[in-house]
Amino acid sequence: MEIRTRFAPSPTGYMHIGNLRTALYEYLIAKSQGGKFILRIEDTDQERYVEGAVDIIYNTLKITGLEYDEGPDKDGGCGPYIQSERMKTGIYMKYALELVEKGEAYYCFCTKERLDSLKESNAEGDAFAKYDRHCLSLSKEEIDENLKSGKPFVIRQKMPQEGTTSFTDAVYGTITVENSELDDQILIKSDGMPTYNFANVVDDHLMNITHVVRGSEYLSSTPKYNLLYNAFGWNAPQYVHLPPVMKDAHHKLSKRNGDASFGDLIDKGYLPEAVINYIALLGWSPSDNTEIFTLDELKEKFNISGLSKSPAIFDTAKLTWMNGEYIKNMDEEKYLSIVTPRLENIIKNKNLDIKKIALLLQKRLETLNDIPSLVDFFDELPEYTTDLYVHKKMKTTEEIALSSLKACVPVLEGITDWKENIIHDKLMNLVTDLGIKNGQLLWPVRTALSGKPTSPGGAMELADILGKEETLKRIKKGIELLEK
RNA sequence: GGCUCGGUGGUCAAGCGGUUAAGACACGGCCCUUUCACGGCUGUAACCCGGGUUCGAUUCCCGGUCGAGUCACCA
Repeated sequence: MEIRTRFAPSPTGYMHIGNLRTALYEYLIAKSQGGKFILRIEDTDQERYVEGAVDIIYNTLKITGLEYDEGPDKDGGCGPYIQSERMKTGIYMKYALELVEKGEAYYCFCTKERLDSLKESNAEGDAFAKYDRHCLSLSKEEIDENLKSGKPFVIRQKMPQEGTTSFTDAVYGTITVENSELDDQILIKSDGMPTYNFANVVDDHLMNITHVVRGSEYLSSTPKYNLLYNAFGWNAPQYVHLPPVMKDAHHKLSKRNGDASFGDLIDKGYLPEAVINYIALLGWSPSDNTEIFTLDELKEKFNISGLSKSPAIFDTAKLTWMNGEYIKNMDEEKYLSIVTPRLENIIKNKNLDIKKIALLLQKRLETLNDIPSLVDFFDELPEYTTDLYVHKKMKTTEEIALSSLKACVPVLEGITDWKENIIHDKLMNLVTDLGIKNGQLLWPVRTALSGKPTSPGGAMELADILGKEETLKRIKKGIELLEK
């Protein structure tokens, strides 16, 4: 049988990290078995509708490479793939009425006020607030009359009162609950829209979904789903519940608390492929213990048995490390295509060789947003104090720095062919002539050229990029500062 | 509170009755070196608690504890 999974997000306006991870696993479960991955937009809650939210979903799936086989713009014959569109076909009401017919569901005309007072009277006791089945005993005539008079209604699922219901989850194993714990949940809301729980079951069945993958917060409502499948006489899918992605030991990662969404991470300079790689590892691990892999490699490695039951805390430090790995290992062409435009935006001096600067940065970047602070000195030498010239390990003092800088001025002025290897040879010769250590010359030069305690690249590399004129200007500036 | 599910270093995470309890991130040290970074080496640090079962429990069972989820006309 063909494996079919679906990603069923609600358009809320951003892509939550936990949801993205769910989508990833759904994609992998299907694709590791040659199956199909389907996108279905769940927008039955009209109050939460956000303009443009659907585009964020499309865009995220696109740039992460989670390509779906069927969805709003790719019909596989099970569409429409947007629930509000599906609604118009009347399927949810049709199936709900089928259940009413079978005696597995019933009309309920109770008012909001009555339900509220029911809850209040139950609030402090041990008994939890279950619907009291007031409308279950309504006669056929009473129901017809209510319907005819246009009284608002909902349709409720009739739960068994005795026995237990169990299901086996691929991650959590077999879970059993007492049927008496189950509330007669609403299937069709008074606005005629199906509830999430109901639409989900109907759609998953109609779309032949074989594996339902979702957060563990649905674990406790899954028995109700199974009862629904039974009521219809349908086969329930394989359930795969996922532990939550946490921000810390006590709180789930959530955009509402200001935690980063996928879009935020991209804005912070993380690469989509690094984010995917990292979140794949939050709650799953491969049997071979590797950590860095492409989406294609993930498809090969992925196995449900590697999923974990316990929550995982999102660790930005590790994501940052991983992002750095991706940048370091990127091939030059791709790297330059990403970094060059950013550098061109930052660096104003158009005489500088952007490509050389970019390449200098590759081993030092962890996120793309590290770029500005790393290259700011190229355009303009920052203000600095001469204590920067003192470096214990380089055995360099301000006095040594001064004499070294003075000594290299004529050497550099004498270079006609300003190339890194030539600069290198000349300076190294000077080191030999002066009988000092490499660092005693090179550290002061690097400092004079950057005006910063650290810089991407050393003396020769910076001199090469800055050019002869600017290099000498900055060295003379250094001499001037040191002479004060 | 009821029900459900979890608990291996600070974090992610191997482990499936016998191991010196992997590995990665972070952190410390050392080396390389013209700074930082990169790279290499290395160090600190863990099985929630109590009972069983067993020749032997991190692994199995029971209880406790801590934590999370759920108990909506939200998904």
